[in-house]
Amino acid sequence: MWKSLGPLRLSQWEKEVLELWRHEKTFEASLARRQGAPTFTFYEGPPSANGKPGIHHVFARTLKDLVCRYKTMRGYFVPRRAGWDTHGLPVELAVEKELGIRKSDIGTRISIADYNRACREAVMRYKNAWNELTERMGYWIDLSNPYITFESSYIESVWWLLKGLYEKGLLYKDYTIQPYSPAAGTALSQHELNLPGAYRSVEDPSITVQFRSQRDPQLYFLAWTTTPWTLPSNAALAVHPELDYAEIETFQPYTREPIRVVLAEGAISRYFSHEELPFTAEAIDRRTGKLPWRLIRRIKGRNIVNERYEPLFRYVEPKGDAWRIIPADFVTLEEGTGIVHIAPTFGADDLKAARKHGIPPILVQDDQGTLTPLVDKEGRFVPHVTDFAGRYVKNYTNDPDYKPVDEDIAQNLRQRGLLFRKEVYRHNYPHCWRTDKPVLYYPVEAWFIRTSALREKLVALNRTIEWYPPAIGEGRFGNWLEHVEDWNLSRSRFWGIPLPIWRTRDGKYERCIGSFAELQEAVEEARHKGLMPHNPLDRPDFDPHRPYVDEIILAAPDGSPMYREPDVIDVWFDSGAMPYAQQHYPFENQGVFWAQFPADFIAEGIDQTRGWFYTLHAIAVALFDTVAYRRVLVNGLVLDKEGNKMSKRLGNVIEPEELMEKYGADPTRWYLVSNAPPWENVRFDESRLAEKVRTFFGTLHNAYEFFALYARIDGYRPQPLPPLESLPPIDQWVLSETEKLTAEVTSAYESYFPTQAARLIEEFVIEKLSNWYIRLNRRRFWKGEKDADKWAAFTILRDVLGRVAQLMAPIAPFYSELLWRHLNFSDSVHLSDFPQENPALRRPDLEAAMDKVRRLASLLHSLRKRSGLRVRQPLPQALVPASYRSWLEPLSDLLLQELNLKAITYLDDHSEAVVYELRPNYRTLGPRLGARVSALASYLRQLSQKEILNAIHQGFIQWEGETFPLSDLEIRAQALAGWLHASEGELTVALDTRLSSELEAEGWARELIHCIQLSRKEAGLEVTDRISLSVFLPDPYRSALQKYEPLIAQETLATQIAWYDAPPSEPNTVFLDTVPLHIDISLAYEHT
RNA sequence: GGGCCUGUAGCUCAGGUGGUUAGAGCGCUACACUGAUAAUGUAGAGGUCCGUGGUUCGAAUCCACGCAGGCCCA
Repeated sequence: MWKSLGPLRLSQWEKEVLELWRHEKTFEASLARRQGAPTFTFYEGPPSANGKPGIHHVFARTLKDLVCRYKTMRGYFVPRRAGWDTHGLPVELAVEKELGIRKSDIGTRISIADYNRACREAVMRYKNAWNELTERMGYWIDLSNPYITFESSYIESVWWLLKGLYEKGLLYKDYTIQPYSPAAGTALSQHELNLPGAYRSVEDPSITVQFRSQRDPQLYFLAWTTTPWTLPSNAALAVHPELDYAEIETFQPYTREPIRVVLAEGAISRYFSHEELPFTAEAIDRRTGKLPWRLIRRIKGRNIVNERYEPLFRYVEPKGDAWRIIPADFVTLEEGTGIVHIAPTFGADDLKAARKHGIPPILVQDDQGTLTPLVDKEGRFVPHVTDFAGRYVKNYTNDPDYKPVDEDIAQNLRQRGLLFRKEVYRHNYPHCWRTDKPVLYYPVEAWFIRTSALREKLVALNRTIEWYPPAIGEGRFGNWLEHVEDWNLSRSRFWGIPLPIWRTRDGKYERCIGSFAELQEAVEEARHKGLMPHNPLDRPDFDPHRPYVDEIILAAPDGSPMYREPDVIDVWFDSGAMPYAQQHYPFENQGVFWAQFPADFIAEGIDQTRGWFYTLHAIAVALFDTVAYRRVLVNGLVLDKEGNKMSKRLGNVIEPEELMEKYGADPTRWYLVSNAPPWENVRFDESRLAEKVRTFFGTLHNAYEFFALYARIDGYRPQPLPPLESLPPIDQWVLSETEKLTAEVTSAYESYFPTQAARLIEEFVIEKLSNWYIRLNRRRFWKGEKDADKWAAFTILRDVLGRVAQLMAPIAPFYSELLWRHLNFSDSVHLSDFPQENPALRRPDLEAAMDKVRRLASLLHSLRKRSGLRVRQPLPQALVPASYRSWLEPLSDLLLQELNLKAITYLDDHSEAVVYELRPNYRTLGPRLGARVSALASYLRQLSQKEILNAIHQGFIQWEGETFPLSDLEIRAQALAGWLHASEGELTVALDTRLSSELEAEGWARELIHCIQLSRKEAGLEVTDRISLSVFLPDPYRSALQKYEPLIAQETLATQIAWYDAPPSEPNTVFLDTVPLHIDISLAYEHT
């Protein structure tokens, strides 16, 4: 019992604890114990195991784990099931890279079946690393039976959800302009554009071009663009109807020909010099390139609408009324000319405006007869764009010799006198998060979820979710929901859940399938109609992935074949479907599902706001008219200590495994939790983690070792707490503080603020338990008598340490477990019930009094320091105002002992020594007196001590004809005249430093004891070893110390003391005051 | 350009509902303590509480406008 653990080796102990948990199946037991109890449902957001886990995962998982552990200890049944997110672009791109293929090779150089097989294998590549980390960090979750998004049952549930949406009319097909990555060969979701780092500052050519008016060949409309490659697709120009435009006379900057141009009046200064400058072609400002000009007329935007112009390029004849000016509200003066070039095939706003005003997109027919835009899906101009056919619009192939086609277009326009200005423009532009290439806005056919129709419900139900912190729910997430657009579900990829929608070629018939059984039946029908040779669903191991599902042809009501829509769905839908699909709802587990839906709690990083938080919410609202989670704790990013994002590129990534190996999982968890509130970014500083080990874990461990050392020596056995009244005040105090801590920590956990819990525990352990309770009670543990007082001290210390173990268990599951078990409490701290505050043990008055005593001790220490008298020298008395007596007297022994004082003297209020100060009570007088309160303050300040004492005795003070009772004032003993004194806040104390010869002698005795202790230590003796002692000390010291011989013997465990009459010949190394002395120590063999 | 968050000592952070002299830990310096000793105590140095206005008797705290940084979106 009370085994010493030796010096702190957390990392090693943690591995032993893991072994213990494995062996004892503690996690399983913690669940089994709560079977039948109320369920606290937690959903694990599935990570993708195709990359290694990082420190930010440890952060999120610590928060998840601690809440689940806490709730378990509070008596809830908290099932926790791991999951894996397995589909999606990251996996596909990694596989492409490995196989050295591009998207266009899939289905040609490699079969889709082989490719998807490779994805399936790749996606679980780091599963072991994840599992190891999960276990090592002490994250308790069921890893043995995870939900996996590629499993058929999971997919079947997703199909069921999709069909639900389809039947509600929430799933539809449309064309829109989507961010599209030619290099990845896929449309990107908004989620993907939202990924950190997607928006980058890049330089593009920005050109201002001249569109020649059809009405007036000398007149040009100036428009500005940063994407010259879209100019061949120009179909219209947009102006703001309410803006003022100007027609002005100027010169073509390259040809110097006089021309007339139209642009917004507010944009003139951007292109033209002051009007006063001479109007000649030579007057071009050399420095700024600005041109001379003359105003011809002003005109409102709405009055230019419907003007027609000549296109810059005429590769295609549009099927409709293109090349005219339309009004649009999004036109601003911020940049450019106030006239906006509209390419409906390459801009979302452009398409919207074009549709509104009947502008046709610029499209051509490809070899298959389908209409396509002027840039193909690889990012190249189609052959119809004769001047630039086959050219990539951006460098999508990493061609080192790539020539920007934008430059050539500008050159082409310049030669034709249509280029007005060319500049370099720096702006933020989205990039494909995997290929690093700029995104193209591209017309794509896609399936959408009509989330915009659910806006109000999404917003209303979100208001019922408890967000930690609330601001994210109201602000970031709430605002997003209020402006939510339809969710583009389609991905033209391979490794994902296939859209279960079949269509005839002409789009006349379509069918959404909601289960395997339904599909099987439909195939059966098609088989009877001769469309399918066999039914693949007849095989029990039917794989619903591509390409197998693509081979299925269904029969339309008119007997024509229906083919599957080729897209797979956005992988975010997979994870958002997790509440249902993990249970294979509704095909199985209906009871379990409803028992665990919605979740009581989820926790993820802030980057999931538009990710998982959204998809969970959207699906639940769309299909179940409810929230998917009731509470969500959001964590911030983990940055490096300079505040930079961790990235492989910067080489500042922290490997969690190394960290836990070096310091342990507990300190890592503790540091992440205690450093800052979860939702703020953590600046990860390894040296602070090391500090946490030393200060908190080190101190706590020292406290345990201290207890264990003496409990072992004395053979202490656990026993019940003695009656409160029998205990000294310091015991009552520490018990009271423990209960207070319990209450406060509980409330911190309850409000999902573990940072506060950790900080409270730290402060208690370091300040209250270690630096005060143990420090002041050391003697009780090692004193000779084994009396009730000693047993009480052991019992209290053990109980308090046990309580600390329980309170910290959710955050630091390992050390708390060790502590708990070594203190011989029950089997596992994690199987214990979370402690509840026992109000019967609370003594708030004592807590407040002790707080003041500690501050007095600190003041007295500073006085000692000022006096130059070391603590070994006893001093006659400390002096305090008499009013302190009520709270100080019961605790005065502590002060006497800590400061080595003989007495505390209470100075009478009438005593001249106490100097009082009066101040207004601002809280009460402030509102009443207003500005006069400061006048009162200065009046009170100049009062004499006599007047103040008078006022105190009378119980009121008069000022400007008004009477103020003492309750309107604050009385402070500010100083103790005539003594060495110190004050802090409302406390004041003085120290009597007069030394009698007796006190001086006692001081010498203490000094000698100190010297002997040093020698003991030097001699390497055990703390329990008895010694025999020989000392040489000259007079008057020796004679003065005679009286203290028993004390010296007792303190140093000397069985006898012999005094040398003359100094031995060996050199002295020890001094008492300044007097050399000599000490010889030898081990005493006869024990007393 | 918009939304949200953050800004307090060299560093990491506390500072309900406005209240008197703004705190802690770490780090630094010095001294002390020594039956927890790779621990502990005391003291010192270190602050334009991001800025500017406003409300108020009184603002780190409330309001407005800025500035800087972060995240997200245009």
